[in-house]
Amino acid sequence: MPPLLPTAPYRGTRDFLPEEMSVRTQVFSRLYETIETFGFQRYDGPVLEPVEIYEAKSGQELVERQLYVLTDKADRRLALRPEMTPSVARMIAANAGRLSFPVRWYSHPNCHRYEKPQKGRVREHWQINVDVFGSESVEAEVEIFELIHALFRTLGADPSLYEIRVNDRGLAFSALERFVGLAPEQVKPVFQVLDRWEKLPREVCLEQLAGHGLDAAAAAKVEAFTKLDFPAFVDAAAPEVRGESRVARILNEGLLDGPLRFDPLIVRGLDYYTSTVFEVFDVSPENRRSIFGGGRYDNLTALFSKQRIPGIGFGLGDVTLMDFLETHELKPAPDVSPDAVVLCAEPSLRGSMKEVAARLREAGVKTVTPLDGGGLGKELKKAAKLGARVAVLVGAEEHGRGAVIVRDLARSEQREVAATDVASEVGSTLAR
RNA sequence: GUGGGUGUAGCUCAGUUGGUUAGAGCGCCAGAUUGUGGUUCUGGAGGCCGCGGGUUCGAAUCCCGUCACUCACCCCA
Repeated sequence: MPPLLPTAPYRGTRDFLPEEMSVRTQVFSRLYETIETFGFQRYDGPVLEPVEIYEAKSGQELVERQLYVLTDKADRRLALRPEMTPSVARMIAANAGRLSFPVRWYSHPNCHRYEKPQKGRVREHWQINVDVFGSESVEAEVEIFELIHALFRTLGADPSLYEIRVNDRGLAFSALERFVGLAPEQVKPVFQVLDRWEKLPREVCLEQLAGHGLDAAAAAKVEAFTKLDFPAFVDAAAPEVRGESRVARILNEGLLDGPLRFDPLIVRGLDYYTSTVFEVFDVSPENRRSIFGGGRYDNLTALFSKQRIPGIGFGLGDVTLMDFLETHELKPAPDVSPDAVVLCAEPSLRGSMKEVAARLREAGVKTVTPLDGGGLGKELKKAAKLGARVAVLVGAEEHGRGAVIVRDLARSEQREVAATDVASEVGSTLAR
């Protein structure tokens, strides 16, 4: 006998048993519906992509340490997609000729990263991706933020539970350069320090700044920079950059009907974001973390096409979303029970039993019939365990007069009705 | 890549300064109940005490190693 294989799923991946799957399905269906009410269209693509599409723009850490890479039989280098944005940029570029912009697309792919699993972090997750391609208008930003608010609303979360924090990388770049007096090549490492500003102790941040060649005066200015309010932040940037900032327009002109908070510490790790960046945070003390984020990438399709197609979007992962819903007790209850079971008292009545079941299914009732013969008592026990609310009993005596028994399992009441009326009787029992 | 915590029944967990046959609750199966379930009662199945080594008359218990899970760091969707 060879040793038995482990039943646990591969590290960092998850099995979804029916109860949990039911919760997920309910949550995601609501999200799909809401996204579609904004006119977004769903697409999908391959799990495997050429490694090159991530190498250019996604960031070093991701490609070097987190990418699942494999070689096919013809020596092509492929990766399990770690995110969807490069794939969708590829698809948009390939089909740009016959698309009418702006294009509103969404998808729900599984994405893989070689991570060390921990809370909120796994190796395979499902990420809802929402993108608008082909518009440089500030209205694209506004629409994305409105959609985010709508998504939380459909899940039962009001704006007091979360916070959209927004920044503009172009603005931040210029402001940092001018306010602190940084050379352009110093800005990116300083961004990375800013990204961790709230998580690390002050001394550590200052040390890291020194490590990037900033003297004490410059480090002090960076610290002051983190505390700038929005008007001062905008003033610090070069005038020509100020005028381009969509984030500045939204905040200054009040274009968004819903909360949005400026935060100079939001910079995000992906290299392809060019201007608007945002992250959505859970404000609960127990789960104070980034739930998801996104931003504007004005030249990502440049990898695939000479045509310039700007885009903006976000990726919402299932793990952090479920943690958020869990924290706020917003997870829907699992719904895995059939509505009805149909049973017969003796094997000769199986045919009639199946006719009754067919009639119920025709009416849209989730109906189960026994596969293995057991007594009525046993089958009713199984029905209760399954959570069925109604049992239809086909007995010899009733069958003789064209009738069946419809039993309300919750109330322990039953009625004899004509077999032809079974669907309406079951329907009204379920409606009680 | 670095550090902490935890590994005992399907699940949640007890298990005394090391002591003989390793327990409970829940779940599962069967019976009480061959035309009526959930409750109740009775019975039953189910354990390489993560794995390997060591100490000891004796190890679930102590020591070393290893693997797995988990949390955090790093980094980040």
